[in-house]
Amino acid sequence: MTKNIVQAQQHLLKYSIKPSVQRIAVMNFLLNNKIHPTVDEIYISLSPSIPTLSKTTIYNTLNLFAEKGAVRVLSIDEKNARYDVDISAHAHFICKGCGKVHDLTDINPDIFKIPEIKGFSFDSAEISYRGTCSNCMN
Amino acid sequence: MTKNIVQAQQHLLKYSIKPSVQRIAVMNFLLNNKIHPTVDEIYISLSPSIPTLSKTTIYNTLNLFAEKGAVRVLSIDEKNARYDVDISAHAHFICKGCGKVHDLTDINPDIFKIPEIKGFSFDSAEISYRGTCSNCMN
DNA sequence: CTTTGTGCAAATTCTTTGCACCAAA
DNA sequence: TTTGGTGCAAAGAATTTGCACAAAG
Repeated sequence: MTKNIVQAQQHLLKYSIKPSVQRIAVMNFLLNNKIHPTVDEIYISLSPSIPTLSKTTIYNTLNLFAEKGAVRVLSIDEKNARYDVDISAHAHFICKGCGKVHDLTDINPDIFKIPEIKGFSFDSAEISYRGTCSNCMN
Repeated sequence: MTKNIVQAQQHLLKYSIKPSVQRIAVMNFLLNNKIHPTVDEIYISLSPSIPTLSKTTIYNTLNLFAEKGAVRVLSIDEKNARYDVDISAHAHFICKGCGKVHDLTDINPDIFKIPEIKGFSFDSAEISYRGTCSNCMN
C-alpha cells in the first residue's frame, strides 16, 4: 500500500503536479483501477478512506491531471466523462449492456497514426467502438 | 426550397419515419447544413420559421432519427451531442479554438474496418481527432 | 505570512420526463 | 375518435463557480 502511494507520487512528479493527500489518492486509484472510471466511481471508492473528500476536489484534480497530460479524458460515454491514466495509443470499446469501457490493444496500430491534412494541426485521436461484450450477450 | 422539403421527406420515408412539419424541418436542416449541429444550433436556426417549435421536439426528433438509423450521434464534443446525417464511414476533427467539427474524408479507409475480437460484438465506430484548424492557428 | 488546495453550497447547462393539448387519419 | 406528435414546465444529472477555511512551506 505504501509502495503504491510512492508509485502514485512519482507519477504526479513526472507531470509536475504537486502532491496532496487527495491527488495521490486519485492517482493511486487510477493506476490500480484501469477501468476508465467516472468522477462518481472515484468518489464512491475513495470516500470511505478520506471522509472529508468532496466531488469538487475530484473534478479539480482530474481537470488538473488532464491539463498536465497525466490522464486522458474519454468522451466515449455520453453520460459522464471517463478518465484513463494509460495515455499510450489504444482504442476503447463501450458495452451498451453494462456500460463498461474496455481497452482494445490488439488493434492494427496503423489506425493510431495521426493523419497529415492541410489546414489541420492534430493534437490527439480517440478511437471508440460501441457494441456488446460477451458478458452481456446471453 | 420546396425541392428541399421533398428531399427531406424522402429521407424520412427511407428510414420509416412518419413526416411532420417539425421532422421535415429538422431533416431538411441536417441535409443542408452538414456542420454536425447541436440541438441548440438547430433550434436557433429553425425557430424563426416555426415560432412554436420547442427544444423538446428537437430532442424527440433527433432521438427518433438516431433510433431509426437516420442520423449518427457524435460524442466528439463533450459539451453537447452533435448530429450527423452523413452515416457513411468518415472521421471527425474538432477544433479547440472555434469548436467546429469538420469531416475528414481523406483518411486511410482501413481505419474504419470494424475489428474482430473474441468477446466483443461491434456495432459502430467513432474516430475523432482534436486539434486546431487553420482559421484558429494565427 | 503567503500561497495553494479543499470542500460546501449555489449556479449553470444539457437532457429527459410528465402531462395536457393539438393534429392527422 | 383514436392514435401519435408537440411543447410547456418541471425534474434530473453532470459539471463549474464563488467563496471561506485549512494546509503547507
